[in-house]
Amino acid sequence: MASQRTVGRLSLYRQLLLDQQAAKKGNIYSHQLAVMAGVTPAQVRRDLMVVGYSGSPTKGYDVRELIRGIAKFLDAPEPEAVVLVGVGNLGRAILAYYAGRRPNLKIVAAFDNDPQKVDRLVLGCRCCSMSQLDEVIQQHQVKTGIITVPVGEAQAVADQLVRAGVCGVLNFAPVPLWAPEGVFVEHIDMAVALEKVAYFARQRKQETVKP
Amino acid sequence: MASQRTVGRLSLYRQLLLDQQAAKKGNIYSHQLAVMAGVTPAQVRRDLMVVGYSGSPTKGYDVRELIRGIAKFLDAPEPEAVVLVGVGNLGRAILAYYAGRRPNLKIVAAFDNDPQKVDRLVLGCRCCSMSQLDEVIQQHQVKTGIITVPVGEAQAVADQLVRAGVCGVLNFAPVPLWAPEGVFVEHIDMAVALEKVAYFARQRKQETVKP
DNA sequence: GCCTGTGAAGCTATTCACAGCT
DNA sequence: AGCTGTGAATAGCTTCACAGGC
Repeated sequence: MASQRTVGRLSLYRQLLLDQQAAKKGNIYSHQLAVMAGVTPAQVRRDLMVVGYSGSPTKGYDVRELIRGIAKFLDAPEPEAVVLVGVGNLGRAILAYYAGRRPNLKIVAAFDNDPQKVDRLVLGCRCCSMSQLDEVIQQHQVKTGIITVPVGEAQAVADQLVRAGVCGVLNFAPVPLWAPEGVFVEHIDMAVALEKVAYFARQRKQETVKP
Repeated sequence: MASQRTVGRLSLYRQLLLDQQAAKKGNIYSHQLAVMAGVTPAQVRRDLMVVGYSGSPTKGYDVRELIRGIAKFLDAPEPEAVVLVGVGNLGRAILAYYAGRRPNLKIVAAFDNDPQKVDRLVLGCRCCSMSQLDEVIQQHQVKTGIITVPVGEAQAVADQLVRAGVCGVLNFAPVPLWAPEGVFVEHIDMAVALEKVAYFARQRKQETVKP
């Protein structure tokens, strides 16, 4: 199985390749893709080893074929349904962000307890009450959930998702979640991210001041 | 200098410690902090080596002192100003998210080109026109910028930020940004994150089905 | 010549394991 | 007994460097 880093980069490569395809580029070299992705050419070639599609030394990679190869590796055979829980600012931002982006991964419903939101369409996505969560997950065989609820509710929501059958969670709440073995949790903590950037910005500034 | 991972975790530890402090906990052991953060105790102790505050074998770490130690390591001596560019859904989400969260890192202004938004208060943050960007950055000595503009504008915005003196960028646009040496760029790509989670969710599911 | 694919080397991050302390 | 701090070992990731191909 491929490493987490590799899978993330493959997803990025595909996006870049789709842009290139839209720009009518027919083939591409590892060093070109590397520049776009901000990595080394060796990294690109190493990552592509897992997808099992080989380029040619003369033409590099065929853009269309490489996209197809990555898709075969990354995507499920059938389109998958995803749910989002927590229709606050961040939830709405993510709905807007994903709307019609990846046909293979569709947010089929959003959940919130606010009666003002329930049973409305939010950015093209149906907003349901939390009580319908299990039903929707089972109906659509949902394996992946996005959590954008306030910090205090995040763990309970994660538990509910897992109980209903979800085995991948993308958590935006600023708290690490516990989940049983066999459930993959990705935590994106924006507060942490900002502090990290601020810290390294400061280091760089001092570095550049030195000489 | 500490590694990127370590800095990220220190930020997380601090948040968890602040929660513990609010719960009146006076001291804490590495294994307790480890459970909360979802890492190993050895990892916690190794990370804490860089902050230069030592716990005691009997009492573990003094919560208040450890928070102080991490702050001394992570934070600038004076509060720092941050700017956000792109007041769309995601920009608003982030403004809401950070509002009054970390007094040491304050988003002093948000920027957008939409005349509808300019000169208004968005979630307690002043929204300015892009033409004022340089002025605000110089006035507040801003070193860190958050980019939440659409993909097509992200690179131009990054260039403008860097030219004005920013040396740390937190990029939420779904495209890797180029920046000169000495500028730290953190890229959070939510589309990639979701595809990654979906991929590993699928693997886990298959794993658990096997035996 | 300049590309790909890949074994081997190098580097970074994490974990082990234990001395030292109370 | 059970903790911390840390050298040493391990695991994981990235880059080097080169054979093989056109």
